Amino acid sequence: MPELPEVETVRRGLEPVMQGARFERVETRRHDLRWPLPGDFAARLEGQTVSGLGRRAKYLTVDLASGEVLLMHLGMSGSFRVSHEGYERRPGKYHHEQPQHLTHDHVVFHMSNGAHIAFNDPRRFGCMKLIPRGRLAEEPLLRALGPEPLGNTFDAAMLARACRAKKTSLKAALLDQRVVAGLGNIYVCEALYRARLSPKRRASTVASRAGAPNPRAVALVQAIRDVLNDAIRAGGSSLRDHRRTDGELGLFQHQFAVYDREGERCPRRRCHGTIRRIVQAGRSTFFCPVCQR
DNA sequence: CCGCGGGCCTGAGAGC
DNA sequence: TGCTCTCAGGCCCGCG
Repeated sequence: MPELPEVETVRRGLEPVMQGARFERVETRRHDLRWPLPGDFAARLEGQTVSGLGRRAKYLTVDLASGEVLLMHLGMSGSFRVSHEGYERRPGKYHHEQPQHLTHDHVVFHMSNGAHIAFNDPRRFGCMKLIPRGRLAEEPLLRALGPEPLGNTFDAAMLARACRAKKTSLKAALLDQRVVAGLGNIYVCEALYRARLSPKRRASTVASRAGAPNPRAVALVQAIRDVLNDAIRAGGSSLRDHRRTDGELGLFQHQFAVYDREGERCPRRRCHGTIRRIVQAGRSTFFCPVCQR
């Protein structure tokens, strides 16, 4: 499910209910997420106070007063739901739902301020991990991540450098979290569309030549930033699983120009192209073959 | 080192 | 209604 805008939406939803609160009780209803939760997972959290919430690429970080960090990833289908009325009486995803929506609530945080925060993840590709703050830099899951696309260090020169030696397509390069961290299939397609660049183009063609800045890299960086900011403003994209922490839908799917729009007219003014779907590196790519070159 | 394909899981939707 | 098949916002790992 979630790419950077969805994870950031979740972070913003969790922050007001977690920051300053204490984990009173932690329920681990299933231990077999992407990696098994450690046996002492709940015990290490209980009693801890949350000093802040952060995000690195598609990872959420919960800073604990103890100096440990709770690192969480939503995988493909993970979501968090906050309730104040008590966990068991929390409404289901759909009105007709009986308490089976509990089936995929694998971890529940009962906070000292009365908030109940349930992590739901049908496909169990998500993960949670506790790491001492001092060892965050060497954490294997974070270690190889490239720059934050909305951060100050990410610019055309950096993107150009990261793509220089790449033999793959531009699409595959942007999905590579070492090049830039936080994009997934939707936002790569949308950013390439906005930058008018073909997903099939070799990644190395956005690299600089003879030290001169490459206008393609400049456009791409701007397109990436714009699409991510627009998506965050809309609360992310809700296709299947993504919800805001209050259960409301994200709305950015209504602004897709190409993603999941195979066969439709290209929305760009005066472009008469038709959106195509191709498969690259095993994933669907949507693009306009006329205006994306 | 790099790039690719498989695999991890469940559920939704299409087609028969 | 029900079965089978394909596909899905991600990412680790092993192979060549």
